[in-house]
Amino acid sequence: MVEHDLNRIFHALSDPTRRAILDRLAAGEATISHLSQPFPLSFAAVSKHLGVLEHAGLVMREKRGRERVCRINPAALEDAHTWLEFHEHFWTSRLEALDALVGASPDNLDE
Amino acid sequence: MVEHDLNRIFHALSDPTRRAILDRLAAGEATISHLSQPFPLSFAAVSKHLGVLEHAGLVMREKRGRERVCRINPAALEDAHTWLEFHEHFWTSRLEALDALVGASPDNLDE
DNA sequence: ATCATGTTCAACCATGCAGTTGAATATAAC
DNA sequence: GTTATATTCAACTGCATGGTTGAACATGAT
Repeated sequence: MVEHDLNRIFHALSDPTRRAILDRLAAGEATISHLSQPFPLSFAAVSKHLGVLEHAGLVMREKRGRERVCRINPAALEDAHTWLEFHEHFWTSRLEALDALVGASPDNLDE
Repeated sequence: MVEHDLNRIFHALSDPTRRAILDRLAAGEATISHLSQPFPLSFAAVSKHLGVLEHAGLVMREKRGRERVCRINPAALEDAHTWLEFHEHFWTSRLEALDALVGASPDNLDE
């Protein structure tokens, strides 16, 4: 897993339309026109979003006849998942250690 | 957890500088000038990055004297983590079900 | 061959973002 | 009060992004 992979994956996931597309693809493969249907967007816009998702490795497009079928690639999520899981645990244990050290309640920094 | 929270969190995580800042903050709280030191960036740039991180709920800034001390907030990661974990499991089991149905190997869609 | 369909590509526009610099603000030190 | 320090704010630049539209391309249908 390299730096720019995470950049692309997190960036791809930061857009609600793209997350909705992923949700939709989780129900099974679909063509682009089929995918763009529920969105108030042009066809080309959805195609671009799919480009972003594909570039991040989250979906795969297969040319089948004159249409292009998209399917999800869960493996790419693992990179992001691994990063998050590690950091969440790491940060939490770090902070707990600090709290124990200081003997302060964890919320004394809220504004 | 709401839509725009995820937008902000994923967007905040999509930048390598911001992830590096988070990594650094995991080692303990730090002031902004201290944080900006290792980066080839202006002070203001790092301050902006911290603004993004704060807006996403990932860090908290506390005014302490004339300096501003930043500390990490692991709780905000949970939203993203939850999203990812759910989808990863969901997608994977979905695809395994489809593969079993079709009886095809999982990589017959690679280009 | 022609036509319709699914998709991409290119050009364009508006907006947002990462970066800069310099001025402004707040607080500590003298 | 003056000066130095830590930070923000505002204005600006350059570039990426998300959106549009219309032309181009590939393929299936007639």
